[in-house]
Amino acid sequence: MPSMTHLPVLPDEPECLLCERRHLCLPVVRDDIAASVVGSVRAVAAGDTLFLEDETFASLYAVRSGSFKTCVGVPPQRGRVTGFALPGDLLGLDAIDSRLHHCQAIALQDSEVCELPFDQVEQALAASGMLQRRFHQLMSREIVRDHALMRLLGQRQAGARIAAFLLGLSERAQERGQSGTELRLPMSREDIGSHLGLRIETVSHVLTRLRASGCLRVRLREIDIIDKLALRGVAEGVAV
Amino acid sequence: MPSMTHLPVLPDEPECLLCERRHLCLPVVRDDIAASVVGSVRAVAAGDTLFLEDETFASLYAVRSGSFKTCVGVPPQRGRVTGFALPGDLLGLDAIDSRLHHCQAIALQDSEVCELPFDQVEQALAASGMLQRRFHQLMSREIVRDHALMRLLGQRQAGARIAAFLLGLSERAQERGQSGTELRLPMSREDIGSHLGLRIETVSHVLTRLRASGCLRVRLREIDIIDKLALRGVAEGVAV
DNA sequence: CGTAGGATTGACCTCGATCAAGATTAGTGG
DNA sequence: CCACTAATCTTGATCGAGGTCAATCCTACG
Repeated sequence: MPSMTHLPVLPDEPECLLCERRHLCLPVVRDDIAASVVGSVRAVAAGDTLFLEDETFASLYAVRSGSFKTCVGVPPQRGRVTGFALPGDLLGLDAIDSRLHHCQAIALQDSEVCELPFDQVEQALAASGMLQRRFHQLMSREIVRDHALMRLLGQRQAGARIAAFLLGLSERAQERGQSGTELRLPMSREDIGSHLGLRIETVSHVLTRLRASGCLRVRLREIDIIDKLALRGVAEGVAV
Repeated sequence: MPSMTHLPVLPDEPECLLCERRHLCLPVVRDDIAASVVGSVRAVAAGDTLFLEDETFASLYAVRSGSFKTCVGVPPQRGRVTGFALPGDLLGLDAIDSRLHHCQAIALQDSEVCELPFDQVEQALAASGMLQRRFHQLMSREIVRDHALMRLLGQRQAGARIAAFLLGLSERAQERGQSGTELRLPMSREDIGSHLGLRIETVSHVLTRLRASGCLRVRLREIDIIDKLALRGVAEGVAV
């Protein structure tokens, strides 16, 4: 098992210019607006909660290392995992409207986040058109992603849902400079099931089928994509 | 059958201050930023397309009267209806990221929209903190709504999906000063099914059951909510 | 080792998709 | 005003995919 990439603990002042996730994130500290957003880096242990549902909202959080799941309600029965946040992703966008978090964010592994006080973010956005544009892009992207997932969930085939989910993870891993074929899932089968609207046993059944058909190599949370083309086919609706 | 409220055709310059949807919308023309966003009112006939998927994005559209559905792909097979826009709603938020529309917007009835050129919107946002805040609220609300729908789609029970959908429509009707109990759906059964990930026959079956159990009175697209409490129960997972 | 939580497997059953008519409505033209 | 048509909606029967239940296996961790 390869060692987890663990970033060194940083000082309180995030140096976005030096951050390796810069191209994915909201770079709040720019040359011309030095330290306009003063945030601090927070460590969150695996399983710990970053913020709760219905908690008052004050800051956005940018994932610096590790990963999170966001849940509405209490999974797996009444609630759902609405998404997974990887390094560079923003957490808390859904709380801007009502100033209350509409989901709970739980670390899937030992993680670090940059806290971005939202009133300071707003000031920075007004001062920098570039930053504003980037922020709107990130929110818009979140909406696009949600629509894609909705499309997936409306679709009945469990195989298609899981194939598309894995392809999405693969793409996001690649964006972050990791392998697009050798995935190490930070989430449990139950999380995946809750996210895709499937029972945990169904997730297992489907993974077994995908493995048998030669698309994947599955070893617990280590998943190798053997035949990405075939997997794409499954995601598009071709029977397994 | 009550008559449809039909707004008079307005001049090219939207007078948001006079618009009756002001409290729901993005009021782009404010006292202190007179005509900062110059938009025009466009009429869209029932069934016509406001913008296509993959079309380049230049403007947001605020629904002024009527209603729209937004589709990704080609429903009902490969695509889905991702949402329905009512007066005051913004269309095109998902295009900000890539400057390409990620869905197609189709008018469900004769409708009017206010066109808001996005570069001008951005300028106005930077100039007015209040406007910026409102805009971020609207985007955030869209995300919250999407998450709620995702939660619904993950849920297996067809009855719960439809009950929640109707309750949502009821709430939105009330926000717009209409009756929360006597709904007149602008969309077909097929649209509802595509939106909720259900077949058209299933929609019918469920509506029939809900009518038989005394929750609803159903007459084609006129639906009266008789027992809102019971409907809430169904939406929460109580068997019909 | 030994235990506990996560993952897999298989048998069975339920609920929604599918298929096939039929009913109702709105729209058209004689 | 009344056929006639096409689109929409409804209804019922059957089928199959995924949920459910139950048991086992595996891995991690003490």
